[in-house]
Amino acid sequence: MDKHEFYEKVYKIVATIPEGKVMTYGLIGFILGSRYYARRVGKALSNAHGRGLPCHRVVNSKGELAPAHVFGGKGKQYRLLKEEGVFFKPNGCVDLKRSLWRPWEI
DNA sequence: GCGCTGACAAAAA
DNA sequence: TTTTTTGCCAGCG
Repeated sequence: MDKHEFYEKVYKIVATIPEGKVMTYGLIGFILGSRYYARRVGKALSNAHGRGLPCHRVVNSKGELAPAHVFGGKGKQYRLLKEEGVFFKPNGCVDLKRSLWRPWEI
């Protein structure tokens, strides 16, 4: 799989995440072939500025949000997700049990 | 070409 | 439970 192709697939998947749902880096990587692609997914998103992708709907495996500097604001990602109806745990992490999007389980 | 870093994650301790 | 180890690989200096 070419890296460009890989990136495009990442963008495509991210673009399909509905409001109020999130996906994890590892999950996206797994769909594309291996859980070890998780880091490349992160790179793809960091390179995806200006594409209009809902990259705030992608979180790590624990439900933690991306570091603040990525979106250029402390509670930026948190507020966006909250507005969309994503469930949060008291500790500020996404409640993956409720808000993780599993396309194959619909 | 080499070594380090990172929007990661599972397993081990 | 949290921390460490290990695996993977694209970018960058």
